[in-house]
Amino acid sequence: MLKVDPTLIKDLKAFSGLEMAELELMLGEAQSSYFAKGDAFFREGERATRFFVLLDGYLQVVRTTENGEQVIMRHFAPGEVFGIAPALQRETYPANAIAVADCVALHWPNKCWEDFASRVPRFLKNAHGAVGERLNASQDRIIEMATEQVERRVARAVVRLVNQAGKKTEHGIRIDIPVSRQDIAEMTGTTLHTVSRIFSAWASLGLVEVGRQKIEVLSAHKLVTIAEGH
Amino acid sequence: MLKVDPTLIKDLKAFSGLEMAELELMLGEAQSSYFAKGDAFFREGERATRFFVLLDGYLQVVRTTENGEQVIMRHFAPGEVFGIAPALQRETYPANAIAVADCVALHWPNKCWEDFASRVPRFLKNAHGAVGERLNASQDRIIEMATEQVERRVARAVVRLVNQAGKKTEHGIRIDIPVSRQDIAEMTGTTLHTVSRIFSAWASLGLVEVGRQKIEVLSAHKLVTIAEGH
DNA sequence: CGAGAAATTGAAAAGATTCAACTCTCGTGG
DNA sequence: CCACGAGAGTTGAATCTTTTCAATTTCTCG
Repeated sequence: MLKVDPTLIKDLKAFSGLEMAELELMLGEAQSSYFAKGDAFFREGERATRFFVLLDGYLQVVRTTENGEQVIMRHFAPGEVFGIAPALQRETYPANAIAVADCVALHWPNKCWEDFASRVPRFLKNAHGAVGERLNASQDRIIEMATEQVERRVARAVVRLVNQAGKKTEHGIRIDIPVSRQDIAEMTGTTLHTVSRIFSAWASLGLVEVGRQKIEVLSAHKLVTIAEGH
Repeated sequence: MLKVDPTLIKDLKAFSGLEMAELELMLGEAQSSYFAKGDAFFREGERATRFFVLLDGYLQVVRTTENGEQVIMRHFAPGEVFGIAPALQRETYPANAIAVADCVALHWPNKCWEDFASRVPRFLKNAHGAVGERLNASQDRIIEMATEQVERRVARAVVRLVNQAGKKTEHGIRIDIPVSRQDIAEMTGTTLHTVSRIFSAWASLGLVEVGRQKIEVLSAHKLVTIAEGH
């Protein structure tokens, strides 16, 4: 349980447009927790009791099929709300939320949701906006899976990772979280073998530099060309 | 513009749990319109000005890719809200909504949304619940596309159609809207040829009876077996 | 009855997966 | 400090699924 100052969080997406007084009200009810890499914020099917805002770190939302395959649904960066079952009238969490880097998150018991509905309406609006974006992103991904072949899907996944977790380096942009071939496969609906082959091909074109759980993009432009197919 | 009686709509999903007075209030602000088969309720990217509840008929939500391919995102049956951009802080409609049978829908200008927030809160809750279900359905479909092969995806699509538009017949269940091989292909991310081959195979197993834009399921049980893989 | 849309089907080709063997990297513990 | 073992990655070959191309056929509506 850490102390959090309103000025530190006022620019986060989840809190955008909130008054200082509203932030303080929300912080007054909040708990903040540390989650080590690999920890679960919550698990699929678990009774939803709280909702979260990620302050620092990085997390994955993952669903598992009956036969044990994993599908990475999306990633969250600092500033995003997640686990907002009450916004959707849900009783349970729909997926596993796993820290892929050490994380700090604020969270509130669900009863605060109704509270904030009247006292911090802007927060709810932001959250509903986030839901809309996610629904849209899901649909984009369905279209992608339905119409694009694997190399392009992989390129898009890498572009998204670069946008969400890219750090400039000497020669390009490095993805600042450990991502394995298997992870990319679970993000794109393919196998780690196919991802490995694609990466090898890209590397020999000088497009990326890859290593153990490491991806560095040397030519973002060419990668986008593959992703978007111009 | 048709007159609509509150008792006719009180059992629809979108209005579940509403008081008679609330229904009357909503109907007072509503307009009802007829949409012929093939008409668009709204189009992708269009400025969102109103939200809808389908009273009768059947509609498809379709998105088109840059290179002209269509993907059928979902179908709506009577009783469902759609085009609820204000619930998601959206300015535009995210997709095309096309009547696949003659339809009647209620609709309201967006400004009513804020109104209903305070005066018919239950309606908003229902709508948010619907959004949650749709987000979930989208994610299920992503998983399906990522992990299942075509035959199973087609089987699932047919099962969904049966659930949403199935009519009992002498020997089985007929899908009560015209659905072409191409339509199934756009629902499952494959080609009409592959769908045709799958249907032919199923037909020769006595599982379905298919024809021009016609699907009749003779053994729902076996179809579910293919869909779920038990 | 004719025209056009919808559907079927074979054959070839492409794309991706599966299987299997092997290599590399990194952290740990002797 | 080095060796070793496990996890991560690579790559060839065979195989499988699905698509693509092309030629026909069937159906339905006007």
